[in-house]
Amino acid sequence: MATRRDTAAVREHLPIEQRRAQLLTAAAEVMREQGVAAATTRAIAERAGVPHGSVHYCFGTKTALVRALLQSEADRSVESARRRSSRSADLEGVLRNVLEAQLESVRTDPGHHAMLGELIALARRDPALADLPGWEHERYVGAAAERIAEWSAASGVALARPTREIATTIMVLATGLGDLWSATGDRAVLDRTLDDCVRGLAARLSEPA
Amino acid sequence: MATRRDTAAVREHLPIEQRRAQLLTAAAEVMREQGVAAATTRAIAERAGVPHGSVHYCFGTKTALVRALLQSEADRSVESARRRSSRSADLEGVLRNVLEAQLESVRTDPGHHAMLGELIALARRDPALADLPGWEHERYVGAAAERIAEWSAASGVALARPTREIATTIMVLATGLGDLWSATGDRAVLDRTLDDCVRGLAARLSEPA
DNA sequence: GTCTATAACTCGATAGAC
DNA sequence: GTCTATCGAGTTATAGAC
Repeated sequence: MATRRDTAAVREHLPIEQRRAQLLTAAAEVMREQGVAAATTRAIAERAGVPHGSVHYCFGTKTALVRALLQSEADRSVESARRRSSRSADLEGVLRNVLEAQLESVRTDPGHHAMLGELIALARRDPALADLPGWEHERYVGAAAERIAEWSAASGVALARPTREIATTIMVLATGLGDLWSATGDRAVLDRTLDDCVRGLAARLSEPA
Repeated sequence: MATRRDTAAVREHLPIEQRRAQLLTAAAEVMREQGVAAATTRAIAERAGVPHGSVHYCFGTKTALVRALLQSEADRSVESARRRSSRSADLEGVLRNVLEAQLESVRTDPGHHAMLGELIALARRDPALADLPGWEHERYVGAAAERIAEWSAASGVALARPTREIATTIMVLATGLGDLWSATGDRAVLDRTLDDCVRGLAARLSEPA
C-alpha cells in the first residue's frame, strides 16, 4: 500500500500568513499572464505548488482572495510609482515625470496593468467587492496629492490649485494615456499626445482659478 | 404522448440574419445588466427567448458571437456620439461638446460603458479576438477626426494641428474622464476636472506645433 | 432548418481522511 | 492543521430527433 510520502512531495508546514502570501503571489502571476478570467482557484493553487483545498483553507472563498489581492496590488502599485518619481523644478516637469513614470510601468508590464483594470471591472460587478474601485481610486489620488504637496514644500513653489485637483487631473491623463498605449502601442503617437496634455494642463493649472 | 405543441410555445421560422440580430440584442442586454462574465450562451438564449442550441446554430462558437457583438456595439456607439454632437464656434467649444456628449452617455448608461470596456479587455486576452481592440480604437479616433474636419470646413476655422492629433487627444481625455466618473460618481469633481482639461488643451491645440 | 438531449469538461466549495 | 477525493452546479459544444 502506497503512503503519502511515496506519491507526492512532502510539503512544509507554513504559517497561514505565509501560505496566504504565497497564494496571492501565484494569483497575481496567473492573472498577469493569462487574465483574471483564467485565474481559477485550481490554476492559482497549481501555480503556487499547493493543493487546491489550500485556497479555501486560507481564504474561505475566492472572493476573499480577490479582495486581498486587489488591496495588496494597489499598495504595490502606489509604492512602485513613488519609487519612480523624480525631482523637477516646475509644475510642468512634475506632471511630465509622474505621467512618464506611470506610462513606463504600463509599457514595461502591460499584463500587470491589464490585470488591475480587469480586477476593478470584476469588483464593480460583484456586490461583495463593490467598495474596492472607489477605495483604489482614492488611494491613487491621495498618493499623488501627497507627492505634489511634498514637491511644493521642498521646492518652495506655491500651487495655484488645490493638490487634490491637480492629482485628479493627473489620474485622468494617466488612465487615458495608458489606454491609448494599450490600444495602439504607438510610441510616437503616445509621446506627442502626452506632450499636448502636459503643456496645456501645466499652463492651465498654474493660473489661479 | 405529448407532442412539441403541447409542451412549448410554437416558435416562428426566422431568417438566420434576424435570429442573429435577436441574439446580439439579447447578449448586449445581459452584458449591460450583469457583466460580460455572466453572459453565458445559455443566459443569452434564455433572454432572447430561443433555445440554447440556436446560439451555436447561428454563430458556431461563442467567440464568433462576441466578435459580431463588439463590432455592432462599436458602430452603435459611434453613431450615438455623432447624433449627440452639436455645433460650436471655437475649438474649445468643440472639445467641450464632444467630451460632454461622451460623458453624458457614460452617465446615462454606465452598464453599457462598462460592458464595452469588459469586451475590449476580453478581446485583448483572446488570440482569436486580438485584432478588435485596435480596430475599435481606430474607429473612434477616425470618427472623431471626421467630425472635427467637418466642423473646420463648416465654420471656416483653420486648425493649427492635424485632425487626428486633436481626435486622439480627445479620446484620451474621454476615456480618462469616463473612468473618473465610474470611480467616483462625483459630478462636481468631474465638471471641474473636465474644465481644467478642456481649457488647457484648447489653448495648446490652437498654437502651431 | 430548428430544437432537445446529452456529452465532455471545468468551476467553487466541502466533507472527511490523515 | 493540512490535503485528497468528490459533490453539485455550471460551462461550451454537438449528435441526432423532428
